[in-house]
Formats: sequence, C-alpha cells, structure tokens
Amino acid sequence: MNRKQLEKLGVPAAVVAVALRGVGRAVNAGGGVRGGALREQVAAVLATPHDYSQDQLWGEFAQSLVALNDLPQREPIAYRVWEATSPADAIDRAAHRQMADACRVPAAVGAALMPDAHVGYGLPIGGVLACANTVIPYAVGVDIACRMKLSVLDLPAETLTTRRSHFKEALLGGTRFGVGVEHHPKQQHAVLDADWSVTRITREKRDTAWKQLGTSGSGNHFVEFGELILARRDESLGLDAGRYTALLSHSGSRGVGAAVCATYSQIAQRLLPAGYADLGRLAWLSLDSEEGQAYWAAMNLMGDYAAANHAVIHRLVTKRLGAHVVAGVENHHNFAWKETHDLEGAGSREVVVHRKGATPAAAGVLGVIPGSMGSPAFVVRGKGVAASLASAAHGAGRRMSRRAARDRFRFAAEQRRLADAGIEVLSAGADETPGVYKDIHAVMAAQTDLVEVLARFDPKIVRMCGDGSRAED
DNA sequence: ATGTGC
Repeated sequence: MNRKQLEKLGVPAAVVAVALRGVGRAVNAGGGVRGGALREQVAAVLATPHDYSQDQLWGEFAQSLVALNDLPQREPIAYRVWEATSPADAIDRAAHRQMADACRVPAAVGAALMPDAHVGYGLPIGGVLACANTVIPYAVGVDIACRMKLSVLDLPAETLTTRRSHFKEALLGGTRFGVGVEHHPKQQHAVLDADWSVTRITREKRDTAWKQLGTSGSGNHFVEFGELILARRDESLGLDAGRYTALLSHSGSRGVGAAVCATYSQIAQRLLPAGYADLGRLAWLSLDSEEGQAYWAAMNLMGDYAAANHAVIHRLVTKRLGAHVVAGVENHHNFAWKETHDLEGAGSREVVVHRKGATPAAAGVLGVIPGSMGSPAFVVRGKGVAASLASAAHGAGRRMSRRAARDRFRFAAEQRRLADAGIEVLSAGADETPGVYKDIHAVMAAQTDLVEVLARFDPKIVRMCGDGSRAED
C-alpha cells in the first residue's frame, strides 16, 4: 500500500508516514498480510485506535492516531446525511471521514452530505459546509463554478431521430474538448469586460480564459442533445406538458478556475495553525483577510466566467443547428454563497455555504441534476430544507475510480451497448461509462424531501472528451 | 479538473 491508498482509506496526512511503517511490518510479518486483508487492518486501527495501542504491528500507528485526536481542538460539528438505501449506492467510509474532518474546521457551523457523495480533495464531492465569515478554496473545488446549463429548443423531439446527422454536426462543430483546449478564433462575451485585475492570477490568466471561452475540458464534462419530458405544465419553466428537444452541458471555469484554486489553497495551507496541519486541503481563509477577500472576488469572477463559457457553447451549437431557445435552467454546483440560514434553531445569520458537487435547492429554485450518458438528467425545484442547507445532490456520483473503470470497461463495447439503447456517444472514455456511476434513480429517491422533479431529460447524442485528448490520470 | 513538471 502506498501513501495515496492510505489517504483514500482516510488515514490523516499527518500520520501517513507512521501508517506506512505499520504496513511494512504487517507485510513482512510471518505469513505476510496483503491486499484486502491489509486494507481491513488499517481500517480497523483507524476506527478504534485505542484497541491497537499495544499491538506489535500497529501500535505505533494507533498511538499516533490517538495523539492526533487528542490535540486540543473544538468539538466537531455534526453533519446530516442523505443516502441511497441500496448498498451498491452507499457512501463510502473515506468520504465520511473527509466530511468528519471538514466538521473540525473552527469556523464550521453547519454541514451535510448528499447521496452522490464520494471522495474528493479536501471536502468530499457531494459535501455541503457552512462557515462563519470563512471560505475554503477546496470546499468550492478545483473547478470553480463547475455548473449545468439546459436549453430547451424550438425543434420537435422527433427531429433528434429524423435529423440526427444535423445534430451530430452541430455538436462536433460547436464544441471543443480536452485539457488545455482553446477556440480559434477566440469567442466573444461580455464577461471579458469584467474586472479581471481583482487578483494577480486572474489578471495574468485573462488571455488564457479568453482562448478557452466556450470549451468543455475533460473528465466528467459533456455536451449532449436529448429529449426533455414534462408530465405537466410548469409555470417557472414556462413550458406546457410534452416532449422537447434540449441541449445540456456540464463544464466549468477551465484552467483559470483551477489556477485560482491552487493559488489560494496554497496561501491558506501556509496559514494553517499547527494543530490543524493534518486538515491540509481543508485550509481556510477569513473573509476579513486580504487573501480571503481576493479569493472571494476571483471565485465570483470565475462564476461569471463559467456561466459565460456555457452561454458560448450553447450559442455556437444552437447557431449551427439553426435553433432557438424557448426555455432554460442553469446552476453552479461547485461554489460558495453568502446565505442566511437558521442553524440548529439558533436564529438566522449570514454564513458562507460551500456546495462542492451539490445543487442549490432553496425553496422554488430550479436546478439540473444529471445522471450519466446512459441515464436521465432531472430538472428539479428545491424545497429549501434547512438541514441540508438548502442543497441536493449534483449527479449520480462515482462509485469507482477512473483507473478501476478503465480496468473494468472497454469503451468501444460500452459505446455499442449504448447505441443499441438509442444513445449515440460521439466520444468519451471508459472512465465515464454509465457503470462507473451510482444509480441516479436511487440517488433521486434518497432526496425526495430535498427536491421535486419537474422534468426528465434522456440523453440521445453525447459528446465528451475522447481518449486521444485527455491526461493519463 | 487542470496543466505543468517529472
């Protein structure tokens, strides 16, 4: 086992080196412990370190864990969990451990874990954390303002079948995928006139942002056409019951957002108090500090930039299609907002709510929750549940790593299977095949108290980043 | 998720 595997199991960074020595002893012990049995032993020590403090193999690791836990710190806050009932869609232990770590952040005042939760950097994906006057760059995420945008088009649903090649051409011609990918010529949008000098990093990266405006990146990002089905008329959507053609995109703030995250998390990590060093990427910035104010300004600019990014994608694709937009829904799902909440009935106060892979779900607010290329997305209306900090899941949530997915699935075979089901995938990798995700229906069933479903979107023509233009890992 | 550095 290596450092990465131990951290994935939930071993705090501060004691990984000690844990590695324990692993070495266990491997070299008579009979040699390996693989799954080794992981189980590490997990057992993590769960109840006091029971192992005199253990020949694990005593040193257990004592370090006890010492770490005994550091004088505040009592962690509690977090509420929404979770699918099916074991295959459950939230793994490592994501819980990350959420529990986030609850030790001194400024934390409210927390919740959504049913699509899985391990991320710092806060888990699907984590919601409210802090007093404090922002955590990695509780927003690397891809600041990663978001969804759905445009309902003035084309009959049947045209997705009868004019399929026309839709494919629009998708292939109007979108760009890949790490570092740019548009030539550069696209235009009013966000370029915003004040990019709010921080050094946004000032220096403005030209990169301009070149990348209207691109989709890699990973789980996609642009797809599908059929939107409304069971009844909805006034907030402004649509009658029926079947529609719709365009759905998932993208964010590209390289510039990642640079903002890296810059300000590094500053925050240098400022971490010694007793909290193991919180690592959960490092925070006070909004009273110059750095905190700078991050907040840059984050909000990235929010506008990511929204513009989607607007350009939809503009380019619908123009090639010759279609017009008759309705739309969009939302950030990696962001932080200043909101007023009544936490634990202690009265209303303004807090910073981080949603990292979580959909804003205040009462009446519309959002889009995608499943996968082979399963539906849902247009939802929030119910404003206080205990979830007015949040919901942002998707199905991964159930296996990208590497595990590439070992298990072959994309060409998955592509044929999807084609048989009437879904044409123009490009993607095996690590985004439907089987790598939890069951979106199980995830939606776990949050019926948080959101109401208004419409269902079935993907028909999908474009994601192909294998030729992605990073190795 | 990203793009640079190994």
